[in-house]
Amino acid sequence: MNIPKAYEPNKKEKKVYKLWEKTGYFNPEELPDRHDEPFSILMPPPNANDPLHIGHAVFITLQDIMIRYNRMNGKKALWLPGADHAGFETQVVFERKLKEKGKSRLDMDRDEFYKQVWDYTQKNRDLVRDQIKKLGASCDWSRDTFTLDEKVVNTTYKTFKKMADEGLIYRKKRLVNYCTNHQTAFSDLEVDHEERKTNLYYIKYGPFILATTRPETKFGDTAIAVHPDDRRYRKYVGKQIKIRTLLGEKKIKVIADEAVDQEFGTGAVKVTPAHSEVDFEIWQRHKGEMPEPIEVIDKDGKMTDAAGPYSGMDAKKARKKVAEDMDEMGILQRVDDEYEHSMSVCYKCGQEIEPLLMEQWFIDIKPLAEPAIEAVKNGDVTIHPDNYRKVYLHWMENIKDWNISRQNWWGIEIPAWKCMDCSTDENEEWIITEGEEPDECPECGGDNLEQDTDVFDTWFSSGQWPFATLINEDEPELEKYFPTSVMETGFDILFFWVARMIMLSLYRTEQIPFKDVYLHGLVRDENKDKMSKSKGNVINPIEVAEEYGTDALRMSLVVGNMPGKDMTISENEIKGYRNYVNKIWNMFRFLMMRCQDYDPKNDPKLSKKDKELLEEFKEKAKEITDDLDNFQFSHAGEKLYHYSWHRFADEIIEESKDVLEDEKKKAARQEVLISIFAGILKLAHPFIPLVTEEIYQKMPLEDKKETIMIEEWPV
RNA sequence: GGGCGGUUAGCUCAGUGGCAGAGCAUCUCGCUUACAUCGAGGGGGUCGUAGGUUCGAAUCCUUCACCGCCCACCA
Repeated sequence: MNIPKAYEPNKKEKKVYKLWEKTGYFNPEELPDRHDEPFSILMPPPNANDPLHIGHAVFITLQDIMIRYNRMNGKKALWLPGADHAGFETQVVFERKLKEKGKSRLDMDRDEFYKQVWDYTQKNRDLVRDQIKKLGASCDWSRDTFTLDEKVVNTTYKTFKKMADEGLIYRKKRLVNYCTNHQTAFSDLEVDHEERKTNLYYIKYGPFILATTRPETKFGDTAIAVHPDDRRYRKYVGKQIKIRTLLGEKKIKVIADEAVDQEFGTGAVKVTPAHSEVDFEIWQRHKGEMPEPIEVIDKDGKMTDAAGPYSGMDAKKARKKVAEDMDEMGILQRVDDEYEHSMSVCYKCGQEIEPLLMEQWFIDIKPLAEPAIEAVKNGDVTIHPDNYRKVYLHWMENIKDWNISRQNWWGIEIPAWKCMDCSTDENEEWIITEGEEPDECPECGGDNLEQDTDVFDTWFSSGQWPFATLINEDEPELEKYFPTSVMETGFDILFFWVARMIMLSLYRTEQIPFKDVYLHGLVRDENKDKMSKSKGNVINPIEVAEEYGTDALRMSLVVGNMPGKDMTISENEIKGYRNYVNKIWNMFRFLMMRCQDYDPKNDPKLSKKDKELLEEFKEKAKEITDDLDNFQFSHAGEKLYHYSWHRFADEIIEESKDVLEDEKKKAARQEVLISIFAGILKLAHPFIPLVTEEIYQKMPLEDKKETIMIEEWPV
């Protein structure tokens, strides 16, 4: 056998992956008999709008380790891959590409836009699939699922209908987080908070001086609020007072509400329910005393007719103009231009979020949250690392209703139809179905129905991923993989995704979606900076895998990657693991050179020392197994690295060189070395699957399997 | 405003009551027929601060400082 001195991953990796695919063992139903107990992981579907980044490589590696380890332990291991249509995210990416070509989605109709985005995501999906293969992932491609596949969409419709029937869905005109740039509403989670410096204007309101950061919204003021205990203003509470405004004289009511901070500004605040969350809540509490909210800004961020002469003006420009005009009129007392406060901004473009009153679909979330809190409290679902359990519970216990409608074109359309005949301004008549268009309105029998133009928040459908993929009539055999064993994902989507999956699973199936949640951190560069294209510090996992080998990349993503913590990675580190993989290769090369006369069928008598070496390996293997069982992947990888290199190669092999010269002891020692090395290959296989398979195929072993993938775990 | 995490060797981090560890980097020596993508050996830390508990503290308790993150309706 002519074995090259250095391992050349590029020449071997593709071939090895093809071998695996040929065996069919990625599909758990094809596994040999000893595999019975199911073990399942759902791959968090990568967005089908961009190639993979290093973060994907992290979760692919960790999940592949779990899958391969459990498969070798005789479990029916299912790793179900997928791709995410990623609604709003993809729409933004695609629109950016259109813009680069000087186009816009408004140049085409909605169907045409949808079709173009569909084609775009399918192309990306193929690319991403190849990249996942390049990373050595042993997932079951026969079950590859797209988040817009029929079964997923149907499941989403069914859930929505069930919720609507049970009164958990409501449509209300409520204040929502709106981005006038992206022209859509967001849930609270998609809003970032930033400390920014703004002007704080002090405005005369009759006998009051009120502080506000947004003078342009004053046309929407419907009350003045003070704290009920504030002695300064007690005499005004409940009274109408006369104020001078840019639109002439006006009467406005003074109300008392606990939300007002006596210490802030002058202790009195204008109430603008149509454009401020706090003010909206004040209005909810004082409906009888106040007029209906007045909307002064529209969806395009322009002033409405309610703003009189400012109508049509951009709200930001109006802010300045209104302030100037008020100053001229003498009702602007002063301006504090050093005022720093936290404001809501769009997580995508950073533009100020405009709270607007809009009709949207909401989920009454408390009834869903309660069982999901219980499931984590009682240990049905375990979160690793443990400190995220507290973070989860805190969020869940303070959860607010979820706005699931988005004003986008790319996504699952909401299966709700409005009857135009019997809907009035006060009362809209909506018909919700499981997707099919209704023939007539059940109320009035009319057929003048219009479907809602909104789509679902992507997280509403992806929150149903576990049961949408594993429970359906067409593939009943898949049900044994639900609930899944582990959900491995980034801590940044604990609320977005993990929490929603737990809630929606319990709601629809009365079962938890997964038993363990393992959260990994963010990958940063060697200076601990976030990787970003604009900084130019990104490490492209595919390029690195091509240069140093997939196994080296995987090793570098595991060792030093502690649960729930950010990790750093550098090219130098990857190079180090390339050396390690090469070291393994050379252990193999050494053994083959010195064991040419080795016959696995022989049964030589082992010396005491030989037995000790075997025993020592067993102990180390046990430690590594314990680490894997406890989600300590970094420790497991490090122990493997250390034992195989610095114990097995540096010491055991070195000591054995003399023994192998001794004809009497030689056969026994060959047996021991090959046996331990085969054990190392098995232990290492989940971490560095490609090189271990390549070597395994060439090893002289008894009862050799088709692939090391289905070898028995050596503990 | 509330919460969480971190602070250990030059760097990245393990270590949660019993003699301070790993990898990388560095220095010295060695091209010995598995591997120079290697081997042998060395240097390097008052474990953020101040106090407490203990026979014994990087580890438990308290204080402070600095860094990072998450949540939150101060106009």
